Amino acid sequence: MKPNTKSKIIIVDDHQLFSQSLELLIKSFGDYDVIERFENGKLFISYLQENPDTNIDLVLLDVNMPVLDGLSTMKWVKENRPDLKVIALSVNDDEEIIIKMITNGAKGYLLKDTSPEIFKEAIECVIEKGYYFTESVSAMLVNKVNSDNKKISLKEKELVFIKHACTEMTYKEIASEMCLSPKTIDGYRESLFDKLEIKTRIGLVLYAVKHKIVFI
Amino acid sequence: MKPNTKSKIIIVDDHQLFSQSLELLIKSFGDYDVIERFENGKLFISYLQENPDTNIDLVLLDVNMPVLDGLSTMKWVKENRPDLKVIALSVNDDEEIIIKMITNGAKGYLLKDTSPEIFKEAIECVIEKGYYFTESVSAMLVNKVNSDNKKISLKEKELVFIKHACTEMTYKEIASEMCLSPKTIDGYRESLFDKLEIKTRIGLVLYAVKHKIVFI
DNA sequence: TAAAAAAAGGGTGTTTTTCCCCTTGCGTTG
DNA sequence: CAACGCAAGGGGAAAAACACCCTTTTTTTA
Repeated sequence: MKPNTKSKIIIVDDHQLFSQSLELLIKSFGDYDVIERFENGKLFISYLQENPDTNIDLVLLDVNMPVLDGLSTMKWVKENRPDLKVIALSVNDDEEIIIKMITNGAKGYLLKDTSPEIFKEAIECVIEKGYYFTESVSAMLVNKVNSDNKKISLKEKELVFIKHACTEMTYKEIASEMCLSPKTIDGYRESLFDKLEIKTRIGLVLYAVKHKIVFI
Repeated sequence: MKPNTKSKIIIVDDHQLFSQSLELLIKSFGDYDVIERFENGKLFISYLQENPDTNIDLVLLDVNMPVLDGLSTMKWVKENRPDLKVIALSVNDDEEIIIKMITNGAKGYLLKDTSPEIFKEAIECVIEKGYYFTESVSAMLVNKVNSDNKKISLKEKELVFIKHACTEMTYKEIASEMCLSPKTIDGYRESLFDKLEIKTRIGLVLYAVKHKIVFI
């Protein structure tokens, strides 16, 4: 790090209390400047597009945001600004999303209950070495890479069908809603029951809720 | 406020980054001191029990915490320290929980995406006037008080039945599981369909998930 | 471009769900 | 005491869900 230049950090988080407070905390470390704060991914991306040449040492990106969430933002960054170093911040330790953020280029993943000391260490580490992963996140990564190749991928039509199945409509009504023959719907149903290892529409609803295909 | 005494504030929040950062923000306002911070309700209550005579002007209480959550903590405070002024902090605006926090004595309810200006205003207001509610929260209160007297109360057996209905068991299997005749189960089903204004078992599952009768 | 795979649809039959109307027994309450 | 409510159980039938096996058409891909 050059002696007279503080590292430039950007915060993207919709919780203003957190975001503004965090800025104070970061500044209190002494070595860093928070040059911008944004309330969602969309505003952040707009800024990047309008200021492509600004030097940015680190981005702190919240995962759960309105308008454009952390994951979508991360995907954009991976496509358009892979040079940016991003640490994902989140309150939840949902494996799924952690894996996704990291495979989309996040250089670190911190929970918001991290202590300021670890936080400082993570910032330093990412800026200097390019990455920072806690043991638990590393373990998770190894675990996932080894076992989880059986990711069930559902097609768009199947997802639409599942959403409809999570209502009180009958299959016949769903068919008419989706402009398909009831027989086709029956085919979707059958293949999904098979794929998801379920036996009833109830099982389908439970699956959909658990995997956040529908929101209740 | 006495000229030489800053108001004493306690923060209860499991997110250390947030909590420590928030302390900096509050101190930056100038009029307040954060005298303690706790990671969950249990630690906070222990402190109150061991230091019953400490002067506390305001408590900032996170709703979502491990060990002992905001609501349980609020209930304890209502019982044991109703003199304390508490502002609830949360990321979500779930009506249910807002109402519950307020009916348990919270003097304010702020979302974490509140701006620091509003936040400061809320702190001042609660310390001086004893309460602070945003328009949306007030509207919610009025709305709830007026309409929501038709709270559907379910009996124990019905709850057990609903839980079983949220599996792939058939009604016949549920009946045998609950040691009841299938016809009795059919009675439960029918009366619930009636009470909950639903038409299918799918509707029952959705209701159960929405109202947290089952956890997925 | 031919083979393979997937999407859409069909036929038929079984099981489950849903609905309506009924009986019995037991406790509460007017 | 009679009336009422209600939990438990029941019959029977229509509708919906589920299962299995099949054909045709389109899309992929080797």
